[in-house]
Amino acid sequence: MSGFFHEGELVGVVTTQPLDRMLDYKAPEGGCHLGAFVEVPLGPRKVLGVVWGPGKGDFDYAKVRSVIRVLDVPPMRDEMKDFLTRAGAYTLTPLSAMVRLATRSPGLGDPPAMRKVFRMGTGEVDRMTPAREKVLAVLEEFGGLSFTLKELAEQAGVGPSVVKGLAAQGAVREEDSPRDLPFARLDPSRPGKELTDDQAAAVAALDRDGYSTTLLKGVTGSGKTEVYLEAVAACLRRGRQALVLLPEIALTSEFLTRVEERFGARPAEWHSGVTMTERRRVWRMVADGGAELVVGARSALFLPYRDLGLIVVDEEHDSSYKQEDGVLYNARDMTVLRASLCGAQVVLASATPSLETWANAEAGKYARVELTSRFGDAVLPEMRAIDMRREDLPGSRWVSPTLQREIAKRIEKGEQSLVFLNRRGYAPMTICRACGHQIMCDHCDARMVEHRFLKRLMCHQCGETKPMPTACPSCEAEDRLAPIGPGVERMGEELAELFPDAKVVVLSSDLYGTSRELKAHIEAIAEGGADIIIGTQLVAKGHNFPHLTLVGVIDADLGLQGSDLRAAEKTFQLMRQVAGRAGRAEKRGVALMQTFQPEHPVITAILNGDEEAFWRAEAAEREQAGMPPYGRMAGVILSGPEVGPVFDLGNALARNDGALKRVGAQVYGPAPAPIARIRGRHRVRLLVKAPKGAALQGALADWIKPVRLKGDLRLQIDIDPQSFF
DNA sequence: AGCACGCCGACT
DNA sequence: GTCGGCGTGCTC
Repeated sequence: MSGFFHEGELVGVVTTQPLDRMLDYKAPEGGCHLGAFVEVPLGPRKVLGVVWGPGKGDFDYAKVRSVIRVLDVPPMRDEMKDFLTRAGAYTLTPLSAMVRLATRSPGLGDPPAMRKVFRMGTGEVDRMTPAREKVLAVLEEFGGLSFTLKELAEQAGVGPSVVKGLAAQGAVREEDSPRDLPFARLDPSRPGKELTDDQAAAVAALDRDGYSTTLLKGVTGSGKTEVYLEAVAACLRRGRQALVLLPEIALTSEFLTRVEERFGARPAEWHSGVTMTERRRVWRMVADGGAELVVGARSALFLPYRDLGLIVVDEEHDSSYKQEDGVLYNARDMTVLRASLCGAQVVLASATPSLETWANAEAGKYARVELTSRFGDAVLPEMRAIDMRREDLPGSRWVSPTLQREIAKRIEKGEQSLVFLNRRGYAPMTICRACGHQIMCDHCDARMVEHRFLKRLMCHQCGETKPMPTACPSCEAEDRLAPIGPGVERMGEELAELFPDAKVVVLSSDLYGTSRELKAHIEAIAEGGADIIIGTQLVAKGHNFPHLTLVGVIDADLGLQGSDLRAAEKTFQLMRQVAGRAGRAEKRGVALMQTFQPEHPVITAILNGDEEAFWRAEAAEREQAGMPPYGRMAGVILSGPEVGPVFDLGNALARNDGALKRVGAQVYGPAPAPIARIRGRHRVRLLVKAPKGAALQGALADWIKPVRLKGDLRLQIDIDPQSFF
């Protein structure tokens, strides 16, 4: 296939508009390359598209219009087109939506932006002033460097008009320079941290080029980051680009610092918190090689890498890798796909891998590298259950006497305790004691959660808040609303009462405006700014607390109940991570789990540290049930403003399941979705279960093809859903 | 996604 | 009679 189209030749363009087919256009003046990013006319509008191949020629030639212009960015590479095509086919997402994912860069259509910079000029100054001298001194000091107006004025401690005055006389030269500058080179030859034998062995095992997937398994504190940074170093030495995916923006700044320590410069950063201009720079620099390493969220997988040689998925089990709105894809699986297409190595790092990854490693599909010893002298914490059936505790209290005694001991020794409860706010529900009314969100089928700190009720589904009422909205009884159940804020209250002289802090994402603020606060706390820390799952993710020697889990049973097959896995991962917070420095930690079912297999597996047994048991159970990864599943979410039509459509789909039967797949439902109403839309869910080898996507496509969505009904397919019920 | 076209209800 | 509701269909 030719890679270039001359002016007037027909090209097939995939636009970012939701049209599920290519449109023919004539190549513009000067022609265009296959893969070129182009602007094309579509009706009265101009839209962005990618030249996907030769035109089909099946459209009335007289009506074919011309490509308006080719954008000034490198064309999309074949491997990227391949990736988008296959990822779209896998997730049943139209190609246009995939192309939109790959063109999510501000100002893609703009010409390369220039900015004015200032450097030393040759002109004479008519009248020297102290301010002018300062500016010239700065330029003198930094030799040939050039500055933006703001930089130069700030550096010299003068106003911008001084610089402009000098420029007018030619004493300072003003010139245009590209705004999107390459990132500073990373130096892989700088010495890394000293590695333990274990880590060195892992680094050696990871030293390979080309496509492969490796599970890098190691408990918290075992030094996974050091190990995969060496894999990054090896990749950079080969002259290829590397990508590190992190599950949470809050973790990036700590990671960036570590990259800087290791390679002497900061990498490119890509996530929702990055400014428009910086995103633009990152996108373009990734495309032309001016960015060697990208650190970011799952969408960084869709950047236009020139030669991607390594993708690290840190905390690969984390559920935030599964996008749950818009295009539904699992970044971990898409990583493996992308890597296999561009010959890159994949490192899936986790202390508690997902069952899918564990099973793939067991089956030999993925290599497995294990880090066993913890870095430094710290050892894994001792883990014990507190049998809540034997604890004497009033109904509205949650810290058992046993846990209280342990916390008291820590305070005496000047050590920190962490109390973990995965529930934000003050109390998960608010009930009227007069009539029993529960306060619900007006737009979702979810309870409003009291946030005493904000003095409001909040829906954790849609984020809607309203002031805390004094009277029951149903029976209007005054002052009869009562908080039911614990949230972290309420735990803070209880612990402050129990330990009036201790410094108690609550760590919850909604208590902080920005991630920067949160991070600064966590650091202060970790350095000893608190005796008792109360936290949600936020604390389970990567933060270091050197003085922490006790972790108390308030409700280890939370998440065990319910019919979600994945609940056990999630509980296991979360508890394991939380326990990993204790004793990361030289002091041995203790983790105590309050539970009403200490004999539950998940709890015993966590306590015994026998994780392989846990995974084997989970795997056996899933295999028995034909559930992923031993069978295939897809969810179908139907939604609309009225329940009736949504259910009608669900029933119609369930009845007409011929296409699914043909591949041995079965439909369950329709049933109200886990959250039956979100933002005023009613949601109904169907589940499709198929044997492992079934051609599920094709069958699903045939199944939904006849559906005509009327009114405001929407249908979304979710391949490999996170929750099964 | 937009935007036009088109076919039915309540107004100047 | 017309203004405008949004259902349906098209965009190379």
